[in-house]
Formats: sequence, C-alpha cells, structure tokens
Amino acid sequence: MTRGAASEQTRERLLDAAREVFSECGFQGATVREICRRAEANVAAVNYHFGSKDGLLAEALHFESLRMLQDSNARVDASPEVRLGLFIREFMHMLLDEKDSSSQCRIMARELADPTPALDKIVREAIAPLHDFLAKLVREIIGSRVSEAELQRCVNSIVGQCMYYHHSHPVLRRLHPDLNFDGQEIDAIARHITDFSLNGLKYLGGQA
Amino acid sequence: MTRGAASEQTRERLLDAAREVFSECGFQGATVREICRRAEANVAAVNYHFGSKDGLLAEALHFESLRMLQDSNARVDASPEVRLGLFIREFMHMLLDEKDSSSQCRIMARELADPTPALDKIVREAIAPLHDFLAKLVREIIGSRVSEAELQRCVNSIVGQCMYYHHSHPVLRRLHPDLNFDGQEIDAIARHITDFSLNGLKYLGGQA
DNA sequence: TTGCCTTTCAAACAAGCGTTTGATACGCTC
DNA sequence: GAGCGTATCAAACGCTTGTTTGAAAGGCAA
Repeated sequence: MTRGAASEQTRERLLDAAREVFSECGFQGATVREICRRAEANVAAVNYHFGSKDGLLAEALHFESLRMLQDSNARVDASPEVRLGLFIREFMHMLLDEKDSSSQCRIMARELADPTPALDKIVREAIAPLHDFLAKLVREIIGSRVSEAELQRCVNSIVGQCMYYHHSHPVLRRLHPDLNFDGQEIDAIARHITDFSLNGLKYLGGQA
Repeated sequence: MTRGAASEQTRERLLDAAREVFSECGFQGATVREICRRAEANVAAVNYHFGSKDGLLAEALHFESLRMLQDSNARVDASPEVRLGLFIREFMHMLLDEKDSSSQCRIMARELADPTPALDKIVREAIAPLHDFLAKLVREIIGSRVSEAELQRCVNSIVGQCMYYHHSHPVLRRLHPDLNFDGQEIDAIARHITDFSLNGLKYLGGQA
C-alpha cells in the first residue's frame, strides 16, 4: 500500500469513529482517546491529521444527507401537507433509528442542546437551511394570513416536537419502560407529529 | 454568630450558587471551584457539607414551585383548555425568564438533554409528575377517543415545544438575531404553543 | 543502496477536574 | 480558662483531559 493511501485510510477511520462517538456522547463527553481506540489509531493521530479535537469535529461535520432529504422532498409532486408528512417521517428515522448510518442529524441535535465551538458552522450549514426549508413548506400550508414571527414559531413547534424524542430518549425510556424505538414505533411517532402539526397549523390564522 | 448558624449559612450559599451554576452550565460543565467562588466558600466546603459534587446536586434539587404550579392550576375553576393555556404560560416563564428566581425548571431542562447520576430522582420527582399532570389535562380535552399511547405522544408534543425554546436558545439567537426573550415575547410564544396544541389536539381523534 | 519525508508510536506534558489532608481558628461545654 | 468538636482553609493528591515530543518505521525518489 502506498504511503498516501494509508494515511488517507487513517483519516477516514478517524472521521468515522469521531462521528460515532460525537453523536453518542456529545462533544464534551467524547474523548480523543476513545475515538482513536475505535479508529485503531494512535492518540497523536487526531492532532497530526486535524490539528485539534475542534478541528476533527469541524471536518467530521457534513450535512449532505440532510440536504438531500430536503432537495428530494422539494421535488415530490404532492401537496405541501403530504410533503411535510414525508419529511417528518424520514427526519425522525435519521434522528432515532440507530441503524441509520448517517449520524449527522444526531450530532446536530446534540449540538442544539449543548453548544460547542462548531455551533456557528452547524447553524449556518444545517439548522438555518432546515428552518428555511420548513418555513417555506409551512407557508405553503397556512398561506399568507399569519405574520412572519408566527410562521417562525410554527417551525419551532414542529422541530421542537421532533427533537424532543431525541433529547429525551433516556427520560422517555424511564417514563415508559416498555417503549422501544423500533421502525414501527418511529413511524407511529412521525404520523402523530404530522397530524398534530397539520391540525395545529390549519386552524391557526382563524383565531389568532 | 453561633457556630451552627454560620455553618447553615454556608450550606445555603453553596446550594444557591450550585442551582445557579448547574442551570447555566449543566452538571458536567459546572465546576466545584466556580460554585465555591460564587458562594464565597472554600473548595473543600462542598465535600465537607455534601460529600461530593453528586451529593450537592441531589440536595440542590427541589421542585416545589413546579409542583405548586400544577396544584394551583388544578384548583382553577375553568375549562381544561383554559387551564392548559395558563399552565403553558407560567411554565414558559419559569423556563425562559432569567429574572425568574426558580432555576429548577432550567436544571430539569438541562438534565433532559444531558443526563447525570441524578436523572432518576429528577424523573421521579419532577418529570413524571409533570407528564402525569399534562396527561390528565389532555385527557379532559380530547376525551376517551384516543389510545393511551397516543395520549402520551400528545404530552410529548406539548412538552417538546416548550423545551425547544430552552434547549435551542443559543441557536435561535443566531437564527433570529433581533429576537430577545423579554416578558412580552415569552407571552407570545406561550400563546402560540397553546393555540397550536389545542388545535393539534382537537381534531386528532377524527382522522387518526 | 542511500537519504529524505511522511506517518506512526509510546511516552510525557501541562492544565483542569473532584477530592483529601492536616493545620488552624473558634464558638461551646465543663 | 482548659479541652473538645465543628467549620474553614491552603495545599496537595490522583486522575483524566487535550496536546506535544522525539524517536522509530517504512515507502519513495535519487
């Protein structure tokens, strides 16, 4: 194996392990030693390849699959109500399904509750586009009868419901011990959030 | 001053400072040294009076004002819809208004996103009662036409919306730089969550 | 083969953490 | 006032953290 290719492999193993550990433990909770252990690399490798733990996080972040989710949703030929339901379903799977390979949504969710030096980048590249996307979708549903500020609050309501299931996983497990987040349960949750939110939106302008 | 009274004062100063720092930085982020600095006490004081940092957290937790909020709400002679609105308004003030002296809700919210050894106690004494309270209230509103599992999801939707504004404070400040959480804005947010949720609940059974 | 340069490694470093220690101060009881 | 017991204090301990270091390894060009 050539030198460069081996080095590139190490980099990739570190990035994969970093995404795994960051999404599990958060940035503070994750340790460089644990990341290197999983990547089967030396402790010094992180600083050699990425300069610092911060640098590793910055490079580990990429939000293509979240962006792709939005792009493909925008191309669906259906009512905004249906598209919202589709989006929530796929988004909840990315958030909750641990079999889902893309940990980026879980890192984003972690960051929401516990900011790090990379928060600015995450807001710029993931959260702001997500909010814009949902704002457009919600605007299509409610029309122009509510103010911009109220529209933002609607987006917050939708995102907040979704995030709660991720943030409060340990709590919900204690509240409802027999509950486990398999694919079927995630679908049921997504359906609930969709129905709840569509009703919440539909009759909003009338009584505001 | 007597010996015992001085010691008691130190204990109280430590507890006050602990609630402050825990609610600001979370359990991991809070340091014993910072708590002692604010309490104007020696670093060893925490271990002398409470045994450990864990012990300090356990004693710093008390949820009377959250319980009182529920009790007084239950005694209000009004429709469940109105009572839900009242509760959300006061709850949001406890969560978001930094002038609000009771930091317990903010500690609870922090714990939700970042569990500590005290999570079991917090779930038992604060979160579970809160969920039960809201479940009863929601049941009054929607009647018996939806399942228990769906009822729980409705509670999650309401709590999730409320918590989002707390968890995502740093993010929302970046998304909407001109937004600040004064009393008026908190009222508007509470009104939105109430309207959104009441609509979400009202038409839920019909299409489930 | 020789020498260079990138990569890896074990080991150590400095800083921060929660915690412990032994001395000191000082109300309290007798 | 002597002796006891509690509370406070500066200092240090042991540990973990992210990071640095200097040597070793080994492809690669000459």
